Amino acid sequence: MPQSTRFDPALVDAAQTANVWPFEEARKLVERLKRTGKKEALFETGYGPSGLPHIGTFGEVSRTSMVRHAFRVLTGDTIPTRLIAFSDDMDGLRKVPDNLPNKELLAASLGKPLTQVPDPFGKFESFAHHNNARLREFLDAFGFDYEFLSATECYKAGRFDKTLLTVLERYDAVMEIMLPSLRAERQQSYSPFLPVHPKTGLVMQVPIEERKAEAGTIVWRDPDTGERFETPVTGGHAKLQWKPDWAMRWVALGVDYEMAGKDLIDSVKLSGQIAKALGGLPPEGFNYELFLDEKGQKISKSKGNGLTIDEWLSYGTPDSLSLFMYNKPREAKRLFFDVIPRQVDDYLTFLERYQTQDAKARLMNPVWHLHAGEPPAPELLAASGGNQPGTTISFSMLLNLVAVANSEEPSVLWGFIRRYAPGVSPETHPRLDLLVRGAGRYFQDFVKPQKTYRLPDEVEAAALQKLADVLASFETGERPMTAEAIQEEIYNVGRSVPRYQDLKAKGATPERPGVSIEWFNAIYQVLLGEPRGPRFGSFVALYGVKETRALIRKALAGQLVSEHEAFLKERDTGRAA
RNA sequence: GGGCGCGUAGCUCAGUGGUAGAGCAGCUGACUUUUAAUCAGCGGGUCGAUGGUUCGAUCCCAUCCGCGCUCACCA
Repeated sequence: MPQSTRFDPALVDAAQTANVWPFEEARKLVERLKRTGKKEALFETGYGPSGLPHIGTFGEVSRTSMVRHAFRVLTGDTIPTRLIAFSDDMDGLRKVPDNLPNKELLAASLGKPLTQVPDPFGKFESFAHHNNARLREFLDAFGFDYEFLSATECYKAGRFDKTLLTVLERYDAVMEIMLPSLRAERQQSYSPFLPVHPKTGLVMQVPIEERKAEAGTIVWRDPDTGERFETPVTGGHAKLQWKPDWAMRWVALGVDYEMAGKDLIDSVKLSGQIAKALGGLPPEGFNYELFLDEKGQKISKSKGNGLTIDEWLSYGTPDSLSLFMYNKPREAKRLFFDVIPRQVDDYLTFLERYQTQDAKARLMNPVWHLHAGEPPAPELLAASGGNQPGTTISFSMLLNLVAVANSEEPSVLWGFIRRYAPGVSPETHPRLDLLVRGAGRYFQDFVKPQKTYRLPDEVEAAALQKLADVLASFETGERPMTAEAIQEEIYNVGRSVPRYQDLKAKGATPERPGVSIEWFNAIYQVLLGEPRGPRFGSFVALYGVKETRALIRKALAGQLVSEHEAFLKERDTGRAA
């Protein structure tokens, strides 16, 4: 993400009326700064370090970054912007995540601030430090421009002290906002302050017995021992309950923009009211929709449904994932493997179209937002011999190619691509190489498992053997190996087998019968494990005569069936583990 | 119950205050032999319903119907 860009005045002008959501959001922010007179725009995204960064984290940061960039263009980059990635790492550990090692270690620290919980991986100062580091690695890997802030550090360094004292002063106002949102029994025990126990180090959820505004302390009682404590609300000796915490943070840091998921609508509202009660102005923002899994159910980390970022990136490009995040943030969208090919292809189409668009249209083009105003040039392929301008090779085309090649090997696929466009390579087209690899994995994971090989019966076996023998004549080089010639031989073999003779075919005569579709179906089912397949002559030409004969040999020996069974079995055990 | 979103071709979805679009599926044809792919062509929609604003509404507003998500314990 470029740090400074000189924006074309025409672009800035067009931005004022561009009606895509990042600009609409940014305009709210422009209005806000006009009102407050603030000289800087501060964006925040929040993060709970009891888990690892996930696809929702990516969505929030990338969307916020899009608004930020739109804001910079809108204001001609005259107002500095910052993005804070805030880790709520002083929160108490509530339960032991079950996907981690050293569970006993974690269990012994239940209730302690996450920065006081030992790192189950033994590498960092604490569990929170570990997860914070992972968060930063993650954000850095995508090149986001942000500043990391730790709640623990902010609390301890006194960065929140002034506002914490205001919360103490205006305790009643805060309670008045919070209480109606709570159930009767919770109302009895609720306190916006959570003191850290001076002896056990636990984050205490206890009623406050006394407040001393001048001293800046709260008085509370240990429910187990009955011992009374007086704790400063400042200096990291206490933290705030979630909603007041959020409000306090907005006020203390001066946050101007923060978006949140739809599930947090009520929380945003309450925190906003608290922020006002503290004399602040709640940030601008909007509520984005949550993602759904393949069945339309909400994605939850505990259920493990939906997709992880790594899963997406093993098939589609980072850009395609960004596009998914850009599209319709207010709609509940299915986030599943089968949406990837389309996102990839849409991205490629937008990228190609961008080249010929004017400023106004470019601002409405997603790729402009994904790449902070500087989308890369598309990677075009010019077909050999043609004088056509190059075209983008699409993911769906690559998937077809993979199926035809019957191989997920990138080198094999590149061989096919060179047939279309000589001279291209992973070096000249690195992003296409990503697509090639993704398509290969997609084949491996989604296409290949769907295959169902079957054994040939006697007639089929004889016909296939005959085909293999005929193909041998191509192997010796005595005949040119063209797709057409091979296709012709395939037909001839089929024609010689009574089962596959079709007298009703167009142009068929008793002397020269047509060939039934059953012949081809047998080939596909036995050799490729598919109900349908590519034009087989073309397939053999691409795949190789020698290789095809080997394929037939294996089919006749029953190896294709057994190998595929082994593949499925290994895959299933791999999954269970 | 509160909040939000969605409803456009068989399916998945674009889209705009001025005669409705794409991909896939379907159908027809071509590629001097039928499948895949490709190419060419075709058909197909009361734009959920009703009312309002407007010269004109699929689009804006209101109401309703249907579907879905979410919150109401914790973060």
